[in-house]
Amino acid sequence: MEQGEGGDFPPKKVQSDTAGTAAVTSDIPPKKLARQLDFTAFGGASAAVVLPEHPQSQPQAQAQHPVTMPVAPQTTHPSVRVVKPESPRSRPRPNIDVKDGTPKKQKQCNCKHSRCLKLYCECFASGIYCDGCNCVNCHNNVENEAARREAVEVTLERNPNAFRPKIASSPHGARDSREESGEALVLGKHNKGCHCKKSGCLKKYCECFQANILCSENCKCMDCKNFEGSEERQALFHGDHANSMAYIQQAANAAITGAIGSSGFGSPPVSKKRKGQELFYGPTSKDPSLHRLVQFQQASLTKASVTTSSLSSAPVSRVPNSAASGTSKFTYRSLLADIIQPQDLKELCSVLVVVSEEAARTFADKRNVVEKPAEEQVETSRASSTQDRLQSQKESDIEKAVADDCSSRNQADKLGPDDSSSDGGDVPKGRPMSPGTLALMCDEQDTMFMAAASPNVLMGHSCNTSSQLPYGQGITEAYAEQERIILTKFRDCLNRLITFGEIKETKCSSQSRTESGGQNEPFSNGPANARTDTGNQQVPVSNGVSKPPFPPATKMSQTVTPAAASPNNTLLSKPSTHTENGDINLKTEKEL
DNA sequence: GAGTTTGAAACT
DNA sequence: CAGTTTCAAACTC
Repeated sequence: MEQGEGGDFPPKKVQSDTAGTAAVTSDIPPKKLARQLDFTAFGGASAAVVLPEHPQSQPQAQAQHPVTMPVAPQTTHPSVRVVKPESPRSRPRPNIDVKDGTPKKQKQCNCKHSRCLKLYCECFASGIYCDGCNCVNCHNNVENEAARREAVEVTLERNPNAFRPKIASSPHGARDSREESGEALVLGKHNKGCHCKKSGCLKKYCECFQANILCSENCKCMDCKNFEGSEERQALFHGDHANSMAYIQQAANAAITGAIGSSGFGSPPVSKKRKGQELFYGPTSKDPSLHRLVQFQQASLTKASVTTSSLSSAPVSRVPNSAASGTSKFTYRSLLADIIQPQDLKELCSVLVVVSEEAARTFADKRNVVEKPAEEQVETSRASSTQDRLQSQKESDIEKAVADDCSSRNQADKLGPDDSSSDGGDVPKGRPMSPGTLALMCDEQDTMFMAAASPNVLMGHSCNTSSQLPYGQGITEAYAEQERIILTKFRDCLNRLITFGEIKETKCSSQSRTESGGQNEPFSNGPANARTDTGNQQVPVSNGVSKPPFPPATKMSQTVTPAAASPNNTLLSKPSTHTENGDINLKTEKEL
């Protein structure tokens, strides 16, 4: 027993799984996270235990985290009947509430007859000592280590996998419990499956539900409603999980603003099971991220109309239909959501490149007459590589932004699997990434970041820019000049965005004030097509004509000059031409 | 907080 | 392996 009888096994209760006890190497216990460190509370008798995270918070961690069960010091007090060691009041543990993602206290068992030496006991099952529990005649403690050990052995004998996690990890990475809110399900599935008969798998009696995962083919439940697309399930989430919705909105907000990126939100609900139930989108839905998005859409856009609970034992997959199912009251829209479009960013990139190109050219002309000493070439190349790195980095960032934007607004287009390599393999061809850029990107696991943006135009310009620059002593200055101009341009653009956002905000607030009486979408901060009426209208141009935020790069290249690129560009136009925040402009101008 | 319901674990 | 009992958590009132 001692050493983990490894092997997978059907985990048991979601909540308590790992059992730990005498030196057992097993996986993580699902339900309780952190008690692991509590062992120190017992006179340090036990070794450090690395337990898996709370299943709910990280359902997938399972099999990957070997757990070293606390090895009881053989100094046990056998038959000591400790009527429950007055466990010190429980200290807050890292458990996380499934619903709102807020930390919650570690659970304490209330065992009365099992002496906390059977899997009935969550603590025991989780492989931790009881601490601060309300159990009676508890033997799951240091004082009864011998008994505990024995119990562990017996348990393992019966089921070698008894202390292993019950929830199988998903191949798609971990996510924290926060994502469990709403309908963002945690990946994974119950190894053994549940056997619910009456709860419809929509109550915590159900281990799957409790773990916030969908029932899978492993389950043998009856009248299961815990499957993707289940109306009951959706109703459950939409109905009384206001907090969850709040969280979802937060997540949405973050996603939209690019704060967390695609991999930062939601766990692709793994839709398994449901006897005969197929994935929502057929073969194409294999992409977990798409799934995730779909699920998220459901969560945020649909307000399930709960029909009768007669539904289904034969669940039918439904394609979320926001039109039919109605929209959620909570429709979050970023103030900039309608202003920034993917193409805008691309165009911005182009403009910046063009500006930089022009700057280089101008600078080169200026210095054309001067010959550069050969020895300075070393310096030059050094500066060049630095600049390259800078540029690559910037471009990479921009590409990322573009990709993010795309992903947040065009979910259907999001096809890149989360785990597809992003290790430079997707890097635009024709331009090797600099070590610095690669280093910066090494953390990016999401391919789409690299694949989405089309580097051709941008890269092409970049290369040209570099090639046009004369190698020589002035090169560094040229780069500095380029950088200055680019940053200035970029700053102007950002200032405009801020302005637009403010305008829109003002507009929205005044609108909501007026409509506060009986509007239907109290939480919506903007119509889906707002771009049309905000983006353009708020982009005052000197001639009074609305124009797209970013003129085509090709045109730009003809008019752009280092001093004032894209004069007609709304977002890129000079600060002075449109300055609701002149102060900011001035300030940043100087800083630059 | 007491009683009931539920389903996993344990037992036969 | 199926059926039953035990158990403790989840749930209801």
